[in-house]
This record gives sequence, structure tokens and C-alpha cells, in this order.
Amino acid sequence: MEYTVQKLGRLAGVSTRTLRYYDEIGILKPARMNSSGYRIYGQAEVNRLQQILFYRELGVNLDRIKELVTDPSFDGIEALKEHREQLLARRKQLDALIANVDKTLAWSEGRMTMTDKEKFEGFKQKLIDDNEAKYGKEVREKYGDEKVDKSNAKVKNMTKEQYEEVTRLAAEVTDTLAEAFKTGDPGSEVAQKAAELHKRWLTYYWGEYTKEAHAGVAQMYVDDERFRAYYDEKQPGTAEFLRDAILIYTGMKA
Amino acid sequence: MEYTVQKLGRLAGVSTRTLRYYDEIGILKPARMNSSGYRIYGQAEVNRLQQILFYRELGVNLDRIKELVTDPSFDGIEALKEHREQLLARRKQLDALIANVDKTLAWSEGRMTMTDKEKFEGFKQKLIDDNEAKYGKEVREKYGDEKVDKSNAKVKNMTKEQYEEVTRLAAEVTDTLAEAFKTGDPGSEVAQKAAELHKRWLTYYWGEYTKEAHAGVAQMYVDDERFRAYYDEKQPGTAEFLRDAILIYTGMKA
DNA sequence: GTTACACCTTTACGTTACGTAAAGGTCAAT
DNA sequence: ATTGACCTTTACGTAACGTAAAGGTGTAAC
Repeated sequence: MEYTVQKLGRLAGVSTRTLRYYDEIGILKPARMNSSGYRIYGQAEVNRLQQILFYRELGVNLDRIKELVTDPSFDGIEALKEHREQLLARRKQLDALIANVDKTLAWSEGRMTMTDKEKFEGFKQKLIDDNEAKYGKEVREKYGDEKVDKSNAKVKNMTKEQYEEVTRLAAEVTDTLAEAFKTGDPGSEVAQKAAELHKRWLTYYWGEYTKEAHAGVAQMYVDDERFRAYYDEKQPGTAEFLRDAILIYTGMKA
Repeated sequence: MEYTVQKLGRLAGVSTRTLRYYDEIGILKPARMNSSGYRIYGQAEVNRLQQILFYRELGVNLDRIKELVTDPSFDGIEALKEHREQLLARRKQLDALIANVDKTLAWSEGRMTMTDKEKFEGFKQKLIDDNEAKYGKEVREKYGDEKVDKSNAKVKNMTKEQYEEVTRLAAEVTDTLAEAFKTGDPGSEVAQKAAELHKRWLTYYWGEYTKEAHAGVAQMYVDDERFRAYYDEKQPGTAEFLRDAILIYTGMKA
């Protein structure tokens, strides 16, 4: 199939100006010109435009895109996989933003308070990365290097089956917790089941289990933004709910 | 709490230039200037900046944002709710893009074919709106106005409980279907459960139920892009899988 | 055969939301 | 009194197009 500027533009949802501009900067040249000087695009150009738009969607500037798509050693499939990862990351950020809007709504209606810092959560990618770096350090400070290293080693030494089991368990915790949250009662049967699943999940990372450590982690889920954000992502208040369920489960609270 | 440009900038993740620019165009003026001419921001400005960033995140241009936040009749809560809706819509678009990347990957690896049109799905908001308009029309053409109107009327006349039940049912269909898909067998017990749930869900919208109509809808889920995109969003192939499950459930296929 | 209309071309200036640099004043600590 | 990290204004630069002007092309209709 061959396309003129307008046809390709309509197909891809971009303006003719954009296509001419892409020609001008050498990022997407037409396959050929017809006898009247019209730009004619073919299959290869359609595919290339799709690539370009993938990157544009991610906010990559056209200079960099040009480098990418004109590089002969460019591995399209590898790039796509990376692209996919980035889209998933963006969805996570979007979820954080939505959680923030929910929080802000609650705050506007006087149902809760919000720190200035919280008001800007979800806006910045960087902050997520910073927290990522910070988070490792904080845990090391709180629990000591050996424990963290032991935990890391344990993950590394897991068999494929064990790894799958722990992943499955994590998902089950999330699901059960979401269901339990609806009951509103951290002492409810389903909430206690979530706490038990959480214990089993934790035991995979920590060699030994004590009620005190379990309760401590539960409290950390509330105090540490990094963890709270994770649990509160879909439903604000979940972190606190899980903490309460675990406190009851470990007998630290009636 | 009071903030200078840099402090507020760090808090919100924007540059000092941005804050000065926002002052310049009158979109966010500091609460006051100190004796040396420094910009000092207070609580009201923090909240306003948050509002501004919400809109910026949505791609609203600053002129329009200015209109919005300086309008005295501006209802912040209503705007936030709308903002939330738009974020959800964007997440849906993101999911479409991810689905597209998955498809493109499969195509790149030679596992399937892709039309030129499909290559650009998920890129354009407009297209979604167009489809939204088109979709209503198409269904009217295929099934006649009365049925659509009756369906609309039925939704409007639902009690709160009924509405909640139908929403819950829809979620259950999705979950069960996702689980069934893993088995790979549309005749499996869980797949048949999904088909049954789908029937119950459908019955809420259509007054009467016939196997033929049910099977017809199932086929439409595959043929109509609009529906297929919905079901294939998270897992490509789900629409076909559901169709097959329903065909077996209704006895139209062994 | 020419008129209409929807295409196509190049050239060129305009726009948005800042980035970046220059030139200089302020404040707290050493 | 000197750093060094802040702050100020002024002003030009930029990315990725939008938009307008001035004109050529293709074909269907009168």
C-alpha cells in the first residue's frame, strides 16, 4: 500500500505539517517522489513512523529518536521491550497520580489532612527513583546490613518454583487484602487471612519469624512513604488497614 | 509554612524558572515579597500550584489553566472529579498502547499479522472519541433503536442496589475470564463459569435472554474493534476466548 | 474546455513553555 | 571579609510544530 502525506497523516493521526517536518529533519523520508513532486510513502515508512510515534509518546526528543531509528545496530525488538517496560512504569505513575487526586478530594472535603509534600506525590518520576535509592539505605539503617544481605541472598538462591510461589503469594496477599478492605474490619475473617498470607510471604524472605518483627514491619508500612504508596496505590487507607489486621493477627492489639 | 522559589520548586518538582514564569504570566503570584524582593509563597500558593500541575499533567495549556484557576465561580472539587475521570481515560489509552506494543512485538517476531491501521491504535485520543460516537451508531444499525433505547432506559431505571450488583458482576466476569484464559481451554469449568456470569450480566441489560442473541453478541466481541479492544486490553486473545466459551455454553459449538 | 475543488508543493514567520546565560544583589557561616 | 549558596531582572535561544501565503496538480462535472 502507498500513501500520500494526507493519507498517511490520517492513518497515523498526525498532521501533514508533521510529516513534512519529519522529512525536513531527515527522520522519515518518503520512499519516493512522484512525477509532480508529491511525497509517496510505502510499507517501510509506515512501520518507521510507528516506531517514531512510540518514542514520541514517551517524550523522547526527535534528535534522539533520529539516532535510534537510523542506527544500523538498532535492535527494534529489544527497543520495543524496553518501551513496554516504560509504559508500565508510566501506568504506575498514573496510578499514583490518581491516588493523589483521590486523596486531594478527600482532603478538599475535609475527610483527611495532607502534608505539602503529599500534595505533589505522583508528579515526579525522579522522586520515585530517589526513593528507590533511599529506600534501600533506610532499611539497612533500620534493620542492619546482615539482614538485608541475607534477604537478598535468599532471593538469589531461590529455585524457579520458589520464586513463582512467592510471586503468587504476593498477588494473593494483594487480592485478599483488597477484598478484606471492603469489610472495613481488620479483625474480620478475610482480613486475618490476608495477615496470614502476608506472614507466609514474609517468611520467604526472612529466615525466621517472630510476631514482634512482623508487627514492626506492619508499622513500617504506614510510616514509610515508599511502602505506604505501594499499598495505598489502588485504595487509600489500605496500608493502615493491613497494619491493623497484622497487629490483631500477632496479638499485639485487640 | 513559607517557601522561597527554590524550596517550592524542589517540593513540587519544577524549576525556579517555571515559578518565575508563572508569576510573570499571572498564573501563580507569590503571597508577598520580602524586604529584599524575594518571592515568598504560602499555603494558598502551594495548593494552587498543585491545581496547576494537575491540569498541566493533562496537557491543558497555561492560558486555559489561568482561566480555570482564576475564575471565581471555579468549583475545585468538581474540577478534580473531572480530572480524575480524565486520568482514568488516560490509563485506558495507556493500556491500549501497551496492547499495541504487545501486538507489535508479536508481529515483529512473526507470530501474527497486523494491518497498517492497527499499527497506530492507541496513539490518538480523538480516535477514541470518534469510536465512541461511531460505536453507538453502529449498534443502533445492527440491533435497531428500540433495543438500544430499552437498554438505556433499563440502566436509568436501576435502583442503586441493582446498579452495584451489575457493576460487581461485570468485575466478576473480567476476573473469572482472566483466570479461565490461563487454562487455555474455553470448555474448562472456570471458562464456562465466566460464560454463565456473562449471561447474568447481559440479562441485566436485555430484558429477555436467548441463546442465539448471546452467541451473536459473542461473535460481535470479536468482529467489532471497539469491543475487542476492551476485552483484549490486558491479554490479547481474550475476546476470542470468551466467544468460544460462550459458543460452547450456548451449545452452538462442541 | 473550463470551472471547481480537493489535493499537493515550498517558504517563512509565529507560538508555547520554558532553558540558559549574563550581570548583579543578599544572607549565613567561616 | 570572604566564601558559596541563595535571590533578582533582562534577554536571547529552543523544540516541534501551527498557520498563512502563493502557487502547481488531478479529476469530476457542467
